[in-house]
Order: sequence, then structure tokens, then C-alpha cells
Amino acid sequence: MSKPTIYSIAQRCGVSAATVSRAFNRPELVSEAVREQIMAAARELGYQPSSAARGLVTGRAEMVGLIVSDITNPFFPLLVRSIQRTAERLGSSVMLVDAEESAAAEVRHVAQFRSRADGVIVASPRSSSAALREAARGLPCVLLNRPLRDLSSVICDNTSALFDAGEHLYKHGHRSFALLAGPSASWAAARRSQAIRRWARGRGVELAELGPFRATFKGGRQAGAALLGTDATAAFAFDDLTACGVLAELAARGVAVPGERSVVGCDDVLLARTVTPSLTTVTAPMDDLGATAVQILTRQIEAPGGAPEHIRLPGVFVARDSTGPRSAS
Amino acid sequence: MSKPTIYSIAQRCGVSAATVSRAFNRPELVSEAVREQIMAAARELGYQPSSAARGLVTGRAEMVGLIVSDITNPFFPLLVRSIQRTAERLGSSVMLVDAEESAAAEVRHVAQFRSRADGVIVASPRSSSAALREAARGLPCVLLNRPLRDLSSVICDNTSALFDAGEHLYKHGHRSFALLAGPSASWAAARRSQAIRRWARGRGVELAELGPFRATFKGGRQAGAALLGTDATAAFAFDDLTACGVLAELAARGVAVPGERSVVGCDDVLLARTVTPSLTTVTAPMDDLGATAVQILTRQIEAPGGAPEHIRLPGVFVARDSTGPRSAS
DNA sequence: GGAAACAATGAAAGCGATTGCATGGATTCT
DNA sequence: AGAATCCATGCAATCGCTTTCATTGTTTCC
Repeated sequence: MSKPTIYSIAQRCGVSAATVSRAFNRPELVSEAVREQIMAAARELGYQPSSAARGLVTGRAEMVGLIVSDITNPFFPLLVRSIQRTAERLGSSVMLVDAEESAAAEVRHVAQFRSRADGVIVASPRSSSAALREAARGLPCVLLNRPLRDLSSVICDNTSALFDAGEHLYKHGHRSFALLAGPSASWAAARRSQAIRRWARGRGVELAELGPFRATFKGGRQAGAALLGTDATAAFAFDDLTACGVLAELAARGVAVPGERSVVGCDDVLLARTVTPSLTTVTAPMDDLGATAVQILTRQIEAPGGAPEHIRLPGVFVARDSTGPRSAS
Repeated sequence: MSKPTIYSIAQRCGVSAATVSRAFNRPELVSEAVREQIMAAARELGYQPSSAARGLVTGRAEMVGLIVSDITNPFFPLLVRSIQRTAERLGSSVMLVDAEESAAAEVRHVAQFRSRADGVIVASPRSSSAALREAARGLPCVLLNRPLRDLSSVICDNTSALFDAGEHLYKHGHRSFALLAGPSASWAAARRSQAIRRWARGRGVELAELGPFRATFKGGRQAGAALLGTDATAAFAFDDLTACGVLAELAARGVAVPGERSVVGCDDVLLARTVTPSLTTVTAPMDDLGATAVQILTRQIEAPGGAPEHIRLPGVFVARDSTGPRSAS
């Protein structure tokens, strides 16, 4: 007894394959009696429609590709979950690939998705804009955390939240700051640095720029060491992971946080809450980011050639224990 | 100009579609001149073979399903990466789904994979053995961290590493221990508890059993609070995330680690290294776990009906800063 | 009561690839 | 030189499903 097909079911029920197909896809076109008979037979045989066959004729794979720049970055898990949940609700599955920070892998995978998925979401792309544009030509595509004129995008904008962070520190008496910049290939890093620079200039406070550092725990420790070379009493880390590295480095050197230095992270990943002291940071609206990306992509798939959409979701500042009054130095 | 197919290419090159197909799959059967002409045309047209069409005739989807119990658990990222890497090397893609700790979702997804993937890996399943067995009937399937006689499995065995952990604590003078048990639906949790119990009995030391606690940071904080209700000087947490919760709770209450209490985690996820003090824990061989699972699955796909394989990979104990000499109390 | 409308179903054409079999030309062997 | 091989290629069937169009039997309406 090989794999059940619509034919096995048709035969068993004494109807044609077309009727079986309709029973599943347009049940209102099939008489109730027959429909139920078919359903029963299907259940009994453990029938599952072959997605390959269906995909071949409908031209839809019911699948969205998801490329993340680095699955080990704690930024992604929640995003993945949200994307997956939304996709499932909209009737699609998600194929995940980890580009492991390689721009080449990114564009290669986009190309591969062309024949396996209906569209693709690229989260925190590392590739050049030109490469992305080219790779996605003719394939519904949504970029996450990277705006690009001719491709849809949804980005998390932390500008105003970082202003809030600055003000929070300023109120605590800090006047000398450090900016621990993130990787130069990351749009988010550039954007955040810019926001902080702007705030510092507007506020008229001192800002030491350090980095760029890798967006890893190690990178954070280096950043922490660099921070100690300045007289900044408060530091903006690129993200929470980096911030944790900073915290670890400071702890290792016996520097009290927030007693001697204040540190703020960004993204509010799990880490931010588990570390001690818990991180003052900027919460990214993960659920919204993922859900929005999928919705846009779905729209794009259903009506190809539409104008690209650009969504901007703000992060929100949240004060925790890694920031506090400036020490009397 | 619609999507390129082997026919567009065939026409363009003045050959038959069969030749084009062969040029890709059995290049040695096609004369060099023709082959190169075909490849050039394919590149020019941006041809990507339709995986649906191919899958339909070959019966292979070149795809493995991966179900994780909770993508937000830091245990998974590295595992996912390793699985994906190995799968890609073996010519398959990975379809990830997050069961969000729901047993029902797990079996539902296994069923769905039957028609979309060649096989499925279920990581840390929460479903009952019977449900899993039934859902996977006739579908190549490998279980991760859950043994089951008639399904292949690869598990991480921490028994001996936990013994080492016990000895390490014992040597530091600890005589009274606490076991902070993990979720009861988790096989790993049961297994670890058992190992620790056995060690404690063998050593003749006192062991307070607390829990079960959820495998989350919150669950860990509760565990930490519970721990303070005992006079144990050293605690085994179910995993690193729980251990971090414990650390946080102790820190919040001003209890020094390892000064007053020692804590050991399990799995050695990113968290373990970023937290302060860094966690003494048991390193799971993530890469091996993932790679082995994929290899077994591949074997199973290629030769269905083979005997299930069972692989056991040991974790290794690693001492860091969350454990130390027993305080003079 | 016959035409028109409708509801339920079947027959058959594809979707885009793979692959067994057939074919014809070039090479090799005796 | 003729038979036997071999190589490169084409033909056509097939995978399992969806969907258009045709067909049949039933209602509905004037």
C-alpha cells in the first residue's frame, strides 16, 4: 500500500479524482454526503496532499523563506517566532536559513528561494544594497532592519528611544559619554550611532566614539576595556549582547555598575533581563516587526509588482539597573 | 517573459528538454559543448529548477523538517545552526517550526511534514511517546534528547558530567545540596534529576529536591527563592537559563555567589558565559548533536525501514565562577 | 409540459521536471 | 567492409494535483 493520493481516495469512494480535489479545496461544490465520505476515507488512509504536486499546478509553494544574518544572535529567536506564527496564520510555512554573517550566503540563498518559496524575508541583511536588489529582482521580498528604496522594508527605529536614554542619563548627572559602535556592515549600527551623536550634539555633552566592535559578547568585552580608557561615565552599547560584554569586563576589573559607570544596551533581548545588573535598554517591538514583515510579504505575493512598503516601528526606552546617578568622582 | 523552464532553455539552445535536465543532473551524459551552451543560457535567463516539479517526479523534497519545542530557549540556536549546516552540506534545506511548548502542535506539525519534507527532526519533544510514535509512522524521524525504542534518537547524556560537577563541589567542601528540577514533560529533566540523585546517594550527602520549575528565567528566580529556604550550600539547576534565574534571585537578595552558595547549570549556552559570575555548567556538544541527527535522518531517508539508531553523546563538565569553596557558615 | 437554470460530477489538459527506451552517427573490432 | 559498441540526444510517459469545460440529472418557471 503506497502513499495515498487523491486517486486512491477517489477509487475507494467511487468518485473521480476531481471530486476529491474539490472536496478539499472548494467543499461547497461537492454534495455533503460525498464530501463526508471522502473526508472519512482520507482520514482513514492518512492522506496528506502532496505539496509538490499542488505547488506545481498552482504556482504557489505556500512557503516563505527567512534569512537571518546570525541565528545565534539572541535578537532573532523572538523575531523568528513571531514571523512563524504570522505565516502559519496566513497559511504558509517558514523555511529558515542562517547566513552566518556572510553576505555571499545571503544572496545565494535568496536566489535559491526563488524556486522554493513564494517570497523571502531578509532579517538584518549584511549584503550590499545593490546585491540585495539584484538578488531579489522579481521575487517578493521584505527587508528587516534595512531600508532600501525599491524593496519593502520594516525597520525598528530607536532614534527617539535613544534620545530618551540620553536624557535619562543626563538627569542622573552624566555629562561625559561613550559611544560603543557596532559592526560597520549593519545599517542598524550606523543608524544608532547617528542618533546618539545627534543627541549628544544637541545636548552639548562630550561623546567619545569607540569601535566599531563586533556584535558579540567578546566584542563587548573589548568595548568595555576601551571604555575604561576614557573618562566617560556612561556608555551606549550597540546592542544588549555587546552591553553584556561591557558589564562582564567592568565586573572583572572591579568597576561598579551603575556606581562608577552606567551602561545602556539596545533591543531588550532575553539577556538584558537575565544579566546582573539588569540592563537599561531599548525594547524592540519584536512581535510587530515580524508580523508586519509577513503581512507585507503576503500582500506582495498576492499582488506582485505593487509599490514597496516601508514601515518604521519605534523602540521604547526602558530603565533598569545598569544605569544610575553619576558617581562623585 | 515568464519564468524560465527547461523548455525555454532547450528552445534557446536548439536541444530537447531532456538534454537540459541531464546537463544539470548528469552532466557526464552531455557533450561539453552543449552543456556549456546550456549553462550559459541558464545563467543568462536566471533559471532555477522548480523544486515542486522535481520533487513530484523524484519523490524527494530535499527538505528536512525541524521541530523545536521552544525557539526562544537559548539551547536551540546553536543546534539549529549545526543542523542547518549539515543538512545543507547533504543537499537539503531545513524547514523550522516552533512548537511553542505545545505537544499538540508538535504532532500536528509532524503530520504536516509528511507531505513537505523527506524526514523530520524533533528536538526536545514534549509529546507523549505514544503520540510521537504514531505521528511519525512511516516518516523518517529522529528525536533529539528523547530516546524511544522504535524511533531513532540522539541524546546528550550528562550523567557522568553531573557526577563530575558533584565531585567538584564535594571537593570544595559542600555537603548539603539542592536539586532544582526542570519541567516534568522533559525527558532531559528527569534524566538529570536521576543522575544527581544517584550521585548524592553514592556520596552519602544530603540532597533537597525542589521543583519542578519551568525552564525559564522566571522559573529560575522561583527556584532561587526556594533554594534559600533550604540550608543547601550548592545547587544543581536544571539548565543554564534556570541557573541564571537563580543567580539573579540570589543577587537581588544579597546572597553572594559563590561565597555563600554555589550554583551549577547545564548545557553551556551563550548565557552561561555572559552572566556574572560566569556559570559552572555542563557543555553539550551542540555541533555533534545536530550533525549526528541529520546524518541519521539522511540514512533513514535513503534506506527507509532500517533499524532505528540510538546515539548518546556525553556532555562535559566545565568549572567557572559560580562555584567555589563552601563558606564557613 | 418544455425551456431555462442549476447543481453535482467526470474527462482531460496541463504544471515542470526526470528517466527508460529508442535512435542515429561515429568508432572500434575482426 | 560489416558487425558490434558506444556516445549524445530525442521521444514520451509519468509524478499528484488543480481547473476548465462538458455532461448529466433536477428544479424552477412561464
